[in-house]
Amino acid sequence: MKSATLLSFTEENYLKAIYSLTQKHGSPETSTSHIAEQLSTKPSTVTDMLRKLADKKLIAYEKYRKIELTKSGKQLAILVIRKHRLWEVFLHEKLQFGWDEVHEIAEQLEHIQSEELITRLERFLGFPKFDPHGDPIPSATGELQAGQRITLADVQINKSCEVVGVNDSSAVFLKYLQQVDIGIGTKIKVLEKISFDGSMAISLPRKVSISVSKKFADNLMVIL
Amino acid sequence: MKSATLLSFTEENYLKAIYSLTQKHGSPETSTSHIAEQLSTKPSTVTDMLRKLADKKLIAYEKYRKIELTKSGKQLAILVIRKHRLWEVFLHEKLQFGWDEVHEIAEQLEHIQSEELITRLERFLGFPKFDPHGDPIPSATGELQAGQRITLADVQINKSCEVVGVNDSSAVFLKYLQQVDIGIGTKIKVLEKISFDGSMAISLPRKVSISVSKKFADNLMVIL
DNA sequence: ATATATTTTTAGACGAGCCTAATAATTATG
DNA sequence: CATAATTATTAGGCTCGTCTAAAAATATAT
Repeated sequence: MKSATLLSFTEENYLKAIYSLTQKHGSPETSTSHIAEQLSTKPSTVTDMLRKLADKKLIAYEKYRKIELTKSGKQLAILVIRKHRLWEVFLHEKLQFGWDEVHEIAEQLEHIQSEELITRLERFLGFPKFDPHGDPIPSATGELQAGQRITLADVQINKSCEVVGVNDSSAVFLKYLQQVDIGIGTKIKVLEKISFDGSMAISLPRKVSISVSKKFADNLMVIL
Repeated sequence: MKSATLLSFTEENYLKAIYSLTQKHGSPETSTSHIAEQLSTKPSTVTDMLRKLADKKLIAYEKYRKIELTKSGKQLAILVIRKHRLWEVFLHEKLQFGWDEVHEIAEQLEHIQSEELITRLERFLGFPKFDPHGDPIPSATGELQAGQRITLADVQINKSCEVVGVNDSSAVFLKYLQQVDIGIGTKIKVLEKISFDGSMAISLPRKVSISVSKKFADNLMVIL
């Protein structure tokens, strides 16, 4: 079943905003004022739209309660993000835009309506898995390849990731992890990469940044 | 000077519609009802917009009078057409859409705002001169390469063109032209091209179609 | 646990684009 | 040239997405 009702530009942006907020803050729920801030609009405006999105069964919402995307709302949000990221790849790889210039234009391109267009664009680009900022590109079925396990060494500068496992389960490595307070679920942000030896500077929650070796980074599995 | 005031999606469509109508009907002027028909909207709606476009000095208009694009209005209309046609080339050449499928998607893409995007897209496509339907692509300065003289042999099937001159001015050729009633300004439509010998079937105004040789087609200069 | 602060919703208004129905201007015709 | 037919404009209303200001609900803090 294709999405029967086409969404407006604005509705798509609300779904995307809600999705981003739930991702950013961990919780699947978010609030009126956060959405307003995200979209540079006013809370009263958001309330109006929330009612509309709830009518269309894209969010679960009752007044004064928290906001959560429904299955179909989440699906649609992810498809918009998929389009956004594929266009970013196009702009960067094919038109040589800097990675910092692509976002603004992709904000417009993401709303072009045509399934076929995105299917063909994806093929044209060689089925990229990440956009120029290192964010993963969801599949056509709207699934974020959740199992995209990569090593810490593969995380781009300035990107955050979450620890999901190790490659090397030797006692020394695990002990070292414990010592620096890294475990499953720990959020890590990559601050710097030294190309000389592959070592990197990373920051941990409520810790000052630390430096880790290439060997360390190669053995820590993370998701973005 | 860049166009200070950005136009809305809708305003751009009105300019484009007015421009197309003036092209189609020869005259630089058009009417409320023609615009309404072109845009599948109602005359009263058009009147509202005409006032707005006149305020912005994009059209010359006084109520109950004919409508004409100003210099800047025409410029903007041509730039929208430029974007439309470049996107059509992209869709056809790079994404392998059929020439009949590209229009609808290009209708959306033509409104993406970014000078730089179009500059780079044009370069990426190798500075094409015609879109997949054979319509010419205006330059970045908004000039329709009016002097795009090509030979009849280069006209695509189903496209119409206008005779502007000859390559071979021998008496025999000119006499032959006179005989089939082709002169400067004659409108010709290409019906068929025989790849075997390069001959083509063409139709002339109020005449049945005739067949002409490759040599003939190579020596007749036309514009699209 | 009650008063205060914060967040959210309602009420009312506005511009952009669109509509229908009624009116006015222009053009065509007898 | 006066009247009929056509075309264009006004008047008033609708939806969408936005706003401000005021009221209501929830959350916080003493």
